[in-house]
Amino acid sequence: MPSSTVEDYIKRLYYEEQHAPGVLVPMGRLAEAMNVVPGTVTTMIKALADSGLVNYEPRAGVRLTDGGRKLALHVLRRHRLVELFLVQTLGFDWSEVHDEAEELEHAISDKVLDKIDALLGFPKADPHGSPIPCANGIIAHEPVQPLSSCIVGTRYRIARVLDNDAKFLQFAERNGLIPDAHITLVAKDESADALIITCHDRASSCTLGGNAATRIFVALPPASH
Amino acid sequence: MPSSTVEDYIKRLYYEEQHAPGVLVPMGRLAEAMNVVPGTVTTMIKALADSGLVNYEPRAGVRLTDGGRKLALHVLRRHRLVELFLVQTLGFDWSEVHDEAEELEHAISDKVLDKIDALLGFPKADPHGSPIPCANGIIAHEPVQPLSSCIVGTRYRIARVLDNDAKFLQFAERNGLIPDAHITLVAKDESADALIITCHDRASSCTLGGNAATRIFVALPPASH
DNA sequence: TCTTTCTTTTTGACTAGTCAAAGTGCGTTC
DNA sequence: GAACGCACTTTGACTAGTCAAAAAGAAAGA
Repeated sequence: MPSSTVEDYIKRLYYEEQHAPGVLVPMGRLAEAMNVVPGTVTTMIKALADSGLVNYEPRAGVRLTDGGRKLALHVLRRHRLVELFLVQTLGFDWSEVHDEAEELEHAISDKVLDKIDALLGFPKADPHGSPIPCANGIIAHEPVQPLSSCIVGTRYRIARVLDNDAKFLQFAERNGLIPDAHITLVAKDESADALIITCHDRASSCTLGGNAATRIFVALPPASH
Repeated sequence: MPSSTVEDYIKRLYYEEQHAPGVLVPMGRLAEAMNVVPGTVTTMIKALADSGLVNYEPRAGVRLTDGGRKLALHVLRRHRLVELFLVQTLGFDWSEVHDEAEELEHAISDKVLDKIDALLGFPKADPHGSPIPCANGIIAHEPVQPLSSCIVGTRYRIARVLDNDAKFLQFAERNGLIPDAHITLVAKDESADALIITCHDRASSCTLGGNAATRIFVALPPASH
């Protein structure tokens, strides 16, 4: 059974690969993400390569193997089911659950996970809109784009809000920026690095910095035919 | 924050102290209980003594300090709340939850613990009848005796069934030997090391070996005035 | 091509936890 | 009171994970 350290590396690697598909993940990138010095990553990656979870190309970078990707999705499944469980069953706020899930995802057995899955009605997404991988490792990939790359005037549906910043999640919730909310990008001020968006459910608008806008992912709403 | 290894040693030490009050716990006893060699225990106990969790008397044994006892009760609180949660909320069988809780007790934050406590209605005991310590470290000590030391003919209430043997718990449940069940010790055959008991709720009786009888703790039923 | 710079790897060391095996203390027995 | 036996402690070694700092590649500039 992989240690929680191994699971964390693999999970991070999956994340990095998602955000830069097709290229090897450089060691420095991973070191920064994992908050360790580069030498530690080199050592660790060599061990992961030995256990068949990654392909390691010295001085070039690292890539998950199929086995590594499968493990990553399993960890992600635990993380996201736990997050939803904390919100739905235990009444946590969606801004609090990421850190809690970060611990619990390593301690939960498949048996407990299945029970939670059933209790929640086999959900498809976590509280932030991130898809929950199936037990067999299949994950839905909805075509989404960051709010920062959206077109002024178009109506969108919020698909996901990244979960790693509690303060931002609290702001988002206050302003109705939650998954499945419908919004329109009203204005985009490149020089001020600001976006103004309207939230249709509450007929209010709010202003977002460019950085915050990269944390919200939107999709086109279903065609109203 | 104490590691889960430290928590396991402290928890075990608490358990040993409960089963032999007033005397120092010998290192060999602890080594056997923790499934490590004696040398490992010596090393570990010295470290625990340095962090003020135990009093260590070389070649005599070890005893929890007040701080150690507080930690033990905190771990026990997590363990027992998790067990009850697994049974009550997730629908586990009471025979399965001990091993699951053994992992989860180290990963659960106080925040999650409080939510679980509230969800379950601030319960007083886990599914096996063991008292759940309060957050402030107070634990109810009901006067109980092992079934093995009971008097033939007297009516008792089952207070606790020890939780560490799944097979035995399944047997106990099948025979109605669960907390708050009322039973009478019908016969005691010392030479055969067997006890025959009647379970009042189901008007059936069953036979128990002497060893099994030490796993069931009973109290006198409330006076029927 | 040579040199500088940046990233990556290597090396040596450290903590937590563990074991195997040798060494030590202490009570019992003769 | 010397010797035995047992419990306990010490020592050296090992794994996992980490850091600091030195060494090595690779790429880019002069």
